[in-house]
Amino acid sequence: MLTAITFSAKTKRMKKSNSHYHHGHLAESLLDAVDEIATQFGIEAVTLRGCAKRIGVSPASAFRHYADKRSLLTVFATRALNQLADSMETSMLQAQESGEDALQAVCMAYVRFALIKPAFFRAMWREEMIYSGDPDYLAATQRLASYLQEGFVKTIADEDPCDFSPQELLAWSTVHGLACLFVDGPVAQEQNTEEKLSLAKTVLTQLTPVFAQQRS
Amino acid sequence: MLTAITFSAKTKRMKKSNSHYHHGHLAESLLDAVDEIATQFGIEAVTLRGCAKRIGVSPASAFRHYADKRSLLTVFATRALNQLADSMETSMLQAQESGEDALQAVCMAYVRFALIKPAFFRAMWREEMIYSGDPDYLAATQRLASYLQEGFVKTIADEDPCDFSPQELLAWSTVHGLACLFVDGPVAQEQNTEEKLSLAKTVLTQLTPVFAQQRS
DNA sequence: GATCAGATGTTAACACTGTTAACTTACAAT
DNA sequence: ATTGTAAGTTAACAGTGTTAACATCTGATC
Repeated sequence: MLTAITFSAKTKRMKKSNSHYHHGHLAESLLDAVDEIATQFGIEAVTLRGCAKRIGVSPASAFRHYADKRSLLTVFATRALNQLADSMETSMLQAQESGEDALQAVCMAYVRFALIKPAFFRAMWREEMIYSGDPDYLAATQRLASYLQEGFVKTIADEDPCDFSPQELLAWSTVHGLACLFVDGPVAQEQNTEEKLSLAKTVLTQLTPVFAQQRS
Repeated sequence: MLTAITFSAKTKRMKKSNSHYHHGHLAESLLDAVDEIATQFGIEAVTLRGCAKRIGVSPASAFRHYADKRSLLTVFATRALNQLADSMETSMLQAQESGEDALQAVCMAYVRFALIKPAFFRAMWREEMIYSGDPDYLAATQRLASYLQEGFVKTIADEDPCDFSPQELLAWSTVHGLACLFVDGPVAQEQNTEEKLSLAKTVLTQLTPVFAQQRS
């Protein structure tokens, strides 16, 4: 009886002004759901039905906002890329204020993000799970690259932002390789985040002589 | 009628000495099927049922040889790792014979493998798709690392083969980052394999001054 | 303010996936 | 020859992405 009452009340509310039929922010909420599930259980555990259930919405509703699962993951990867770029920007500005090495700071921010949010970092580069030709995705990768290019002299061959000088590519490769090996590889597995970061710093410091002659 | 005849003949053959009931090399054949499907359609397209169908065997038969899909992919990743290690070894020996830079040769072999067999390279490091704690898998990664460690002075802290000196880690990171950015990233996408390889060589050459002081 | 189109959600179904249990066949050692 | 075991089959299970057909809400228009 009590359940019947609450149910009728619920039904009444449903049909009144406070109806929940339309969620309102489903596209964003789905991204948040991917966020949470990926953080807790990894990217491979992300499921459209699981995301929908978490939000309290039917499985098919996702397709009103995303063409398919891959599109959702593409937007998620783009979001993650921009989060990484944000923290790189912050680190860069902080370093510039305090007169530290900006390039080093940006590189460390890259590795730190991968260590703190491994599922996000993986999602960014999972070519077969996203539409890597998506304009927004590509723009986000370029933004990321632009922070790594800061501090390098711009050469003539460097005017296309898609293109990288050997020095820039060395920086990106090293930092990206470190992040990948820490996250998915067999390197320093028994060490904690702080130890990995100081190891990363040691590795990156070796590059300073290479970059010294090329800095602006 | 004709179909009936051929069918009965088939049935007869089945029941005679030439029975195909037992495949014989199913474990290996499944690996080959993963190989082919991954090469053609990518790792994400690899399916137990698809592999079984390609071999002409029932879907469930795979579970007599592998505990689950992840186990199969773990063995496949291990196999891929050893293929990469093989080609690194070959390149190293060739360089040593002709008096070239062995480390450079090993690094280039690493990148070349990733470019030629991207699906294999991806499978090696897909943490969430394999059992990365598997002993054989770990042994294969160590073998791989050992070729990158060749040519470096062994320090005291270096006696544990699991551990890497900063120089060794720099080499691995750079080469791994290059490979990943080429395969899954937005770097040099419009360029062909040869161009990418020469770009890789340019990047790696920058490291020689760093390593010069530390070589054996 | 009622009407009506379009955006947004639901339900029910589809084919496909990994996985298991129960059964069958072939081989190999006694 | 018998028989136990390894290696295959079939049939089912729950869970996945995706779609079509339907329902509901919102907001612009008369």
